[in-house]
Amino acid sequence: MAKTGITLRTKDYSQWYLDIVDQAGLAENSGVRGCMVIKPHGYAIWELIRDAMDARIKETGHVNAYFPLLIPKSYLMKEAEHIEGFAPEVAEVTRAGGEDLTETYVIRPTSETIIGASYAKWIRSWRDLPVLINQWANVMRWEMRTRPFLRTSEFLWQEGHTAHATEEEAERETLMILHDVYADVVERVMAVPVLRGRKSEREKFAGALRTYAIEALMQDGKALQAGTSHNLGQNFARSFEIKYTTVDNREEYCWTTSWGVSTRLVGALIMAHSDDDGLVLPPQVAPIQVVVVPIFKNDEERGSVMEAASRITADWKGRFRWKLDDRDHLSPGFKFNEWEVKGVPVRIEIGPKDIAKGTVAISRRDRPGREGKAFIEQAGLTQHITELLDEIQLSLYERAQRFQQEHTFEVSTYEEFQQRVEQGFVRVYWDGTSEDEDRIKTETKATIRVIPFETAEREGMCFLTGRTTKQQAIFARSY
RNA sequence: CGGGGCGUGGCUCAGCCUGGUAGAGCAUUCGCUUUGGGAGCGAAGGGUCGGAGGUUCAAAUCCUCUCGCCCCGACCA
Repeated sequence: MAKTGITLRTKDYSQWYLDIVDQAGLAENSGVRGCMVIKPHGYAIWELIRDAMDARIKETGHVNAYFPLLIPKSYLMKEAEHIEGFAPEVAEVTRAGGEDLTETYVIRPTSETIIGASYAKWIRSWRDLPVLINQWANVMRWEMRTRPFLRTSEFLWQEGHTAHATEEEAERETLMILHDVYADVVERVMAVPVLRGRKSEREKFAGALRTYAIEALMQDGKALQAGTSHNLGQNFARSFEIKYTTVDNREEYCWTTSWGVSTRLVGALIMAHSDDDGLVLPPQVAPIQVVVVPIFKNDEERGSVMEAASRITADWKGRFRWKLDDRDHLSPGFKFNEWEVKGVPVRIEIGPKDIAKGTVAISRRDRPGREGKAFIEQAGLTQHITELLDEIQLSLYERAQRFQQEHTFEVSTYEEFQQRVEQGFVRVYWDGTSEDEDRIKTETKATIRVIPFETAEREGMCFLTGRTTKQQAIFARSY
């Protein structure tokens, strides 16, 4: 039945992903190594995710601004751990205007340093705090191996950068972003369930005090870091002299945070919901939510079908993102397949038989084939679609959540661990060191994805060291 | 940076081993017939075979060098 050129997930998951990106028209490789062209359909999805994030970021009190693409290399050098973490992957600009530059610039891999330099100028008093700024930007990290959306040398993202008077306030900000912005948008808008927690020392951001993350589980059992939020402590404040005067006239360093989500979210979306027939999109991030395919044999039928189509869609404007596919050189069957590959949640077919009966055929993308197809009355169609879109959104989330639950395992021995970690998240009691974590990575390719916020109610034995602890960790192989 | 593979119309590839006038399918354009799950027939346009050098009467094909891309391993949102 599926005559697509899409590789089956069971055969080669990685190739399946590339096929979806290609055939759904999301992105393609460019003339620059590791950099993709995001095509209109892929970009439209990103815009919906971006707009949802942007709205939430603003609702939580932040404002947008913009800082330069180029950063003086000397800025990057100021924070020791930071430069150590990023040095291998920065691209440098050494020549411009036909001459060698006196100061080398780097293309931003992230903007803590140049934003820190501004904050040092802007902040004087406790009255200036907090500073709550976000920017939407492109960044570049020279990656060795890239995959569309999941890891590209240049990617689009937002990076929030805030400065606070106290550690508690910075910590509250860091966690608020993780829960109320990132987890909330990813789960409710993208219908992708996530785990939340803290990163291990080994996995935290270069220069941060603590890093928190949301992690999603893909259909192949590998985890994907979907967003990170860092409490930077006073590290960057010390490096960039971001200081303020307290109420009682003391000079103090600020506490700063940074947090980001990127076009990688599009990759998460693809891998969380799609199937062997193509992309599957939750309605809230579907550029086209409803497509209408008219069916007719001759000009006479064409006239009445198109008239009926415009009648049933008359009150759709402002309610759905929809399209009438009136291309007349393509067969209905071709159109069905095309819109399925592109992930459109709901398809309406309307033809002579429907006009005679006052019905339309309606199909839902999340339930392929006959199961998801029904014939319903034209009367009340708009209301029906509105409800169906909500139902699809919820159903996709629940399906992904069920998958995550069924692929999360609690184990107590290293032997069980090695077997289960190939299938999904593995929750263990954990009292190991960074060296232990390295060893596990070497032996199993798995790393700590998050250390959950909630500790276990009772003590348990670390699956590796045998020591007693209340701390748990979630391991998985990851993208 | 190691290991493997590939460069031939827009796309996917055959042809290369064994040198002799560049091919197919898809796509495109036009015409007619079609349209409820990827339509059919007919016609047309389109390639200095990644690049450079060499061998030869003759190179997509053999030799040397070079460039680029993809895939697999060590870094990462």
